[in-house]
Amino acid sequence: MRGLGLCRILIDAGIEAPLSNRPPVAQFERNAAARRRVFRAKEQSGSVPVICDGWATVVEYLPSGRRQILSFLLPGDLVSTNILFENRICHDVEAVTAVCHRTFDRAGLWETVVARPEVLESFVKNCVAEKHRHDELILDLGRRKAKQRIARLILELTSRLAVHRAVRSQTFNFPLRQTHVADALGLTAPYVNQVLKAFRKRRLIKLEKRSLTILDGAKLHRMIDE
Amino acid sequence: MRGLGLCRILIDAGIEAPLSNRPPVAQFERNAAARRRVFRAKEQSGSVPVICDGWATVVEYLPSGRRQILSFLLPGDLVSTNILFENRICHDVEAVTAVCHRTFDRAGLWETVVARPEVLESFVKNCVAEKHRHDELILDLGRRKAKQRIARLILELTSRLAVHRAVRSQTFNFPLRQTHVADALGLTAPYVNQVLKAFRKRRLIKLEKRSLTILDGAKLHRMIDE
DNA sequence: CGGCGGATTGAGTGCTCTCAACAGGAGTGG
DNA sequence: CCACTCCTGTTGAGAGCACTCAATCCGCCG
Repeated sequence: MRGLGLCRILIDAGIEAPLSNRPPVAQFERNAAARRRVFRAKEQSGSVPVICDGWATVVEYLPSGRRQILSFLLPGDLVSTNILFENRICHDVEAVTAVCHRTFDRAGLWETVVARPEVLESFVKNCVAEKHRHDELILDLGRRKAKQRIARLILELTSRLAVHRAVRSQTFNFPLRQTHVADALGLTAPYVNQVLKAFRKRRLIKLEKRSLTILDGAKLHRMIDE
Repeated sequence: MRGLGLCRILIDAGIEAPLSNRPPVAQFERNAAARRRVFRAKEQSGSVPVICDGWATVVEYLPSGRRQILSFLLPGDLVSTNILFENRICHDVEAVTAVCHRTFDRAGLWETVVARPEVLESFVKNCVAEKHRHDELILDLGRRKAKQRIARLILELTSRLAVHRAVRSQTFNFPLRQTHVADALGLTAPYVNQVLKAFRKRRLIKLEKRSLTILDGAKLHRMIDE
């Protein structure tokens, strides 16, 4: 599935300044294999990366080696909304599946955002949505139980994918490993496994061969606020 | 202590459009008593609130009644950086101490931010800092132990207050109750108490009569990455 | 077939919570 | 000025959610 949303808009706006003197558009895209690091956190970078295809994570490692996933990046997502304001990438980005991405020039992007109302609106929506997701994540980590966090993650991903028409009859491609879920929700893989097992037994979801089906979305929803 | 930073800049910029036809500047400020709700999350609001004096929290309640503090607001802080993009307040704001605040008109604020480079820079810095704090909070909640979270909170507040010259020889006014600390860090008040007791016994901090002194900042720092 | 990444499972542990009860201080009304 | 109440801090016993640390298994791929 190709990325829609902001990515499409930006590409349509044709703002790839730093690379635009090179010939074919296709070359602007880069690929990263599954499980590889796509970007390394670094100082100074004039580029704004966008995921065109595949799933990725924004991650941070503690000195102890523990990993926390700050957010999942789906096709069309800006790596970080803040990147428009900062001239550096703050966190590593790791591919979940094979990932296709491209980078935009920040200065050019900023001009476009300010100049074109439809791009600005799209960008602002993006900002707000990302902030909202982070707030909910804080609620999850701070005050919700493991099964509530997992239920919410599933529903959140569903609704994000639905925007991209990637959900058919409550079923969608689910490339996350249990370690991804664990590291995103402040849990451990074995415990995630246990909860997912319970979800399956209670016929809330079906999850096999990287395909997730929501069998009882209503019950999942109710579960969040128990 | 009066608020500096963004608040000062905004006031100096004189952008209080919706109220500017009323006579004395002092009237633009509102007060809220300690422990009271300052703002309620609501749809549609053209105003951008700023804390001029006192401490407040941005909070969210779960249906179960559990509370999560999303951030602490110190003098000079915008209630939410996102508020410039959204036309509503997303979360309740509760006063910790008595709070003095004022509201700016979003449209006017936006114009000023775009028009004045120094205001834009200040705003961008604010955005980035807030994002960074939220990322760290997610790391805390997801992957750090209670004592590490508390150590980090103390150090973070210290450095934020230091900007306002509110720290004298490692000592500053600390109005937070243990329930605030607990609800901010995903813990419970009795457990926070236990950890603070340990901190005191190990001579890391001194905390009495709403006054906090950092006795061994180096050790607190080291503790975070254990 | 061997090896790797990942899923599953289990036993044992511990960090943190829940639920109390109680104490002290600060304000408040009588 | 005292009784009273509301907060807040403190402390303890007991419980449980989730972790740690394995071991094992499975599917896939070279």
